[in-house]
Amino acid sequence: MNKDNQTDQIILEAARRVFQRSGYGGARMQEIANEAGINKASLHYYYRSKEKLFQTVYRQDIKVFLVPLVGILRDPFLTLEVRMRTFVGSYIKTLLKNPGLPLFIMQELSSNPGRLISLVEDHVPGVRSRSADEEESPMLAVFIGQIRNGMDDGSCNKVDPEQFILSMISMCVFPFVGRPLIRLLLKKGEQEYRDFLARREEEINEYLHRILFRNHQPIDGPRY
Amino acid sequence: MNKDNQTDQIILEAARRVFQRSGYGGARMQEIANEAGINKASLHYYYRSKEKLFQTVYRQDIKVFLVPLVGILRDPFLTLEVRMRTFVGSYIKTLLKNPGLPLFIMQELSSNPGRLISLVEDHVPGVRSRSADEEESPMLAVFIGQIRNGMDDGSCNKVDPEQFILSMISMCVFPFVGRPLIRLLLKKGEQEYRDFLARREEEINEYLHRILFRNHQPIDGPRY
DNA sequence: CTTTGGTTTAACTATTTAGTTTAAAACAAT
DNA sequence: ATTGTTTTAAACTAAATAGTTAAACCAAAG
Repeated sequence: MNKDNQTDQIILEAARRVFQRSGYGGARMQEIANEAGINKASLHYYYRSKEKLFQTVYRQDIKVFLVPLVGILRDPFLTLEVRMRTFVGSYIKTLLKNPGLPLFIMQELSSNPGRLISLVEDHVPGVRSRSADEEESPMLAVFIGQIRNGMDDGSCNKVDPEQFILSMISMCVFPFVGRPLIRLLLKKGEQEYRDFLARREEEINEYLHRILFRNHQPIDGPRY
Repeated sequence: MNKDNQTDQIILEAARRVFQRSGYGGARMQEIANEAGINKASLHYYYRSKEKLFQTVYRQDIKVFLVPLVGILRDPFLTLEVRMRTFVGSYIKTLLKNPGLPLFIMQELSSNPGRLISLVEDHVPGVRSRSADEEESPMLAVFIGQIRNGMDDGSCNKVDPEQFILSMISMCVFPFVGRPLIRLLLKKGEQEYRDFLARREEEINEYLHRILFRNHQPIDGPRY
């Protein structure tokens, strides 16, 4: 009986676009229906309510956004250098495919923390726990440990590990969050800005090396 | 006749909080009235419509957010090193006072670029112009020129100036945009995170020096 | 071809929300 | 006190929007 139906997927993608553009409060069910090319009643047929539809979308988006991030940050088998490279590379690529993701996630998390924190926790086990035997962010324990070791054995410059990690994340994510403003500032067209972001991966890696590694020799080459 | 009235200011601040929390679409006039401790009718007495109230708030916020940024970026009298220091210092301080600002601005800019680009341009003259005699972002021409000079005379390492400037902005702004998520990741309380951000200024300065200046010696000192 | 069950649609209802009206209270100046 | 103006509050209206219903549609099974 089941029509080989992608309708629910079409709806989900349409809803994602609209929610990302306008947020939960600003999104209209009618607009989502139009975007999906269906009737508004069908929307309620597939997803009981706006809230339900939103949660489905948001859950997926959190997963896409957070799972790779957290996975790489606390993978116990990566060296410090590879961890950084992998993080930057995988993150820029994820975000190039989903440019609207981070702003959307931050938006909703900020307007309704209570309702959504639990969703975050589903995908990032251990965010809440702060048990006595773990002195600090267990999420980042390995990463921070590697940086501390590097500072002790002289291979790393002095940094506050948390500030360093936050800087790494900032350099990757902010260009997407601040896209419209930065595009205005740099006077770049849509495609031009995409290229700019694609080139950004290696530039960030170079910066992070200059910050962290004592023996790193800044690359040379043709001036930009 | 005029009661020495702060009511319109109280309304404006209440509206700012609600708009920053929920965005234009998600904000409710009733909620703003409650937040200001007045009746909804008084809201319309002071500000004719939601749109009008929003524009007043948004205009001010863009000013607070952009004017110092742009001012420092293109001040013709600052040296490269002072420009960077001043930018980071003044920006972190501005944002500590208005933590919700950047997310709010990005949000609305993304959901309604057309309506707002013109507001941005009011405060940032020259954003639109791309005349033939200006080869690139005139907004950043001086800053970029200084970096190029530094690379030519050997005092600066090789960077893409635009990527470098974007990194500087990212490190300053993202910790505020991503606040809820980063707080979760670092497991910091509200006050703890504020302190963390206050310490961030000098850490960013150090990072930027390591990236850009050829002869910079990484500071030493007690491990974090 | 007709029954059956999921799917789609147009029209409808209920609720929320921006904005208005009106009248009373508060206030300032005389 | 008196008067005229500004401000406030409650109740109201109009519009927008989430959600429902019931009938039509359609594809597969009998």
